[in-house]
Amino acid sequence: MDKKTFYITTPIYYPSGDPHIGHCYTTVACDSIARYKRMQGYDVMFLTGTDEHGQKIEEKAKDKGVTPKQYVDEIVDIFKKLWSYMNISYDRYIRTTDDYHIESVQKIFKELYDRGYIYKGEYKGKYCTPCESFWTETQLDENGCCPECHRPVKEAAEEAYFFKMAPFADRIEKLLTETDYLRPKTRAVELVNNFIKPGLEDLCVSRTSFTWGVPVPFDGKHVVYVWIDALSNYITALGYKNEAFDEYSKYWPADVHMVAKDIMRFHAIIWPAMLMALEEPLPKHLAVHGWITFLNKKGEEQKMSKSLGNVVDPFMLGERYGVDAIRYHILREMALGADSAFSNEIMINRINSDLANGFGNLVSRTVAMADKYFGGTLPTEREEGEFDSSLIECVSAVRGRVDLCIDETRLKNALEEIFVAVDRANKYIDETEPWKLGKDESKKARLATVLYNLLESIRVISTLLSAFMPTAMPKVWEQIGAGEKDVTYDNAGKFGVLPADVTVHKGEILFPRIDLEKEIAELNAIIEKNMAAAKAKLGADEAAGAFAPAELAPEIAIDDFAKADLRVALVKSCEKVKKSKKLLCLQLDDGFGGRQVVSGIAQWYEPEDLVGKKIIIVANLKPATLCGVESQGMILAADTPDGGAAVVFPDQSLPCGSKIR
RNA sequence: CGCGGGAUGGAGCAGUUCGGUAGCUCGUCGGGCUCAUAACCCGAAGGUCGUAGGUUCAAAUCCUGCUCCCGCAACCA
Repeated sequence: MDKKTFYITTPIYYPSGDPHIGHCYTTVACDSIARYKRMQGYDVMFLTGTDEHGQKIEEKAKDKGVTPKQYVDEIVDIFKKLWSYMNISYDRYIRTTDDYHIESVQKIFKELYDRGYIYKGEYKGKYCTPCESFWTETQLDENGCCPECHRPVKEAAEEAYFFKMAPFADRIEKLLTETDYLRPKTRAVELVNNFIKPGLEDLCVSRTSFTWGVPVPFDGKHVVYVWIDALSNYITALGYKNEAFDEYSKYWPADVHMVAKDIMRFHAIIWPAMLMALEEPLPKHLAVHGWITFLNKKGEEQKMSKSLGNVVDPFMLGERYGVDAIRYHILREMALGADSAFSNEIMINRINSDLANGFGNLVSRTVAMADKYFGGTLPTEREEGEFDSSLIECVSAVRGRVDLCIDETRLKNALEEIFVAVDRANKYIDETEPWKLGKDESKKARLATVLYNLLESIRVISTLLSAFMPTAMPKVWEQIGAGEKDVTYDNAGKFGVLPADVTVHKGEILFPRIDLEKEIAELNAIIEKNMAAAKAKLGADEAAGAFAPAELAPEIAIDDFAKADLRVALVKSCEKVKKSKKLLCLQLDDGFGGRQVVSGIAQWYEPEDLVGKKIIIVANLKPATLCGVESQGMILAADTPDGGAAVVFPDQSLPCGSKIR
């Protein structure tokens, strides 16, 4: 008889840099679900992989002086090492550079074209030569300048293929609002209001501006742009339109796609649309989780950034605390939809209170007593007593509760349920006072019963936990004398599985208690060292002339320059534009009665940094409205090496309105 | 007035669908125990459930206004 199947996927990650703790988040969650489902007897397919095409990879490789394939090979290797290190039990690893995937993508593209969902069109927008980028109507700024470099762009039509989204809008809206496809569902409203109601735009699915991608089969100038290439991995990995595998009919539709919130939109809208166009079944669930936000030692949120040197390195954490402790912390903090804070302090407290004090200590004290009072092997005489049934009832109920949580991808709650049993077992020890029983020869049978019940509780708990912490649990089984056939899912629903004369083996401490203050100090030292190194590197790069100025714009005549009227102006007042992260609104004395200018420099300047200073503005720029605020000009600012901007300050003695020639 | 979510003891959260003694984890304090990883168990303190009104016998929960946070969208002219 065929087993029931279960298909779960992580996104395919973009290997433009080394993997970090964020990648672990999704992957560890999927791994735990996959392991749990396997334990339940499902025929599981757990897929992960890497999305290896695109302009960014092409550029990174070029910078490094290697081919794109060489570049990604190297990083994919690190990803695989990390997964192996984190004990990730993926069944298949797909790379979008795999031949079979490329073959399928081409066939899918052709199929969508033949069905009339893909058509050849043109950008109506303009082309920015220095950026080598096209911009669509909505991306273009109101002055017709490139939204990235803000230089003029020229009219240019480049052909591209588009995928029609409109035919699927209604079905997608229903999928999001009327089914439980999206988890958590609260985000459905957001998607519908922001994207579907305003009308879905057709999706550009090919590019001619770079070559590192899957060639469009019937038009060699084009490569397939990310959507069809990347999203289709979920089916090509099963053999959809290729010969490499033959499991599409077996595993599709997927049970769970798990993604972080930043790519929710693509999986909630574009991916279903593609499948609808192909007339293939839709995946059952899209589980969206938040990000790990890193808190610094003051408890403030801080961006993880490679150039700052404060990236949390999963290898380093695993080295210090053990891979399973890291896995536990990730899963225990993870909530569907919401962000979760990651700080060294939170993590260490969690490990200490749950794993060391709670579960680890339970195992330790139970095994130690069996060892001390019975030399490791329990006698077979039994005597039931008070509290037994309460413990057994509690422990026996756990599996069912965990099942429910797993099916709803609420891993945090699954762990909470398991730890209810841990707490109950610790309490049982205090209730039954085995150390007193141990002093009374006549109570040996009762003592054996108490210890047996504890070992059984640990067996059930550790069996369920093994999906989440696959490395540590076998060590528990070794200690409590459980064999492989004792720790099955079936047995996790029963009590009384271990042999009556079970023999325990005292072993190493499973989860050592961590000295919080000492560790925090050491971790902070490491972070500071990394940050200092990153800073030094940045400085060295700069000294070595590593700062790459933006490319020169095409030559212009003097009258072209004369068109721009640059003036000195004084910042009279300045405030942040509400509801905007990037905009400052400045009131200026321009020598002509004053004007208001909005500038996108809020990330780098506080309002008070600018008040009272003289700056240079482009004074004859057509006014524009930004976030509802009118801007009558533009402030001159220069690129900084770290990607920021620095306002250009002229000689402060110049009068307002002075013209710059 | 772009859309949505949230505000609950020191911290982080549950409870809000279907109104009726405000609960959990961590922390703090007191006690107990000694098998255990300075672990475990019990108890206590600590909340007018953001704010102002309304409905009701009764509101954290329903309705309205307001304040402040956070997502998404928009936005570096």
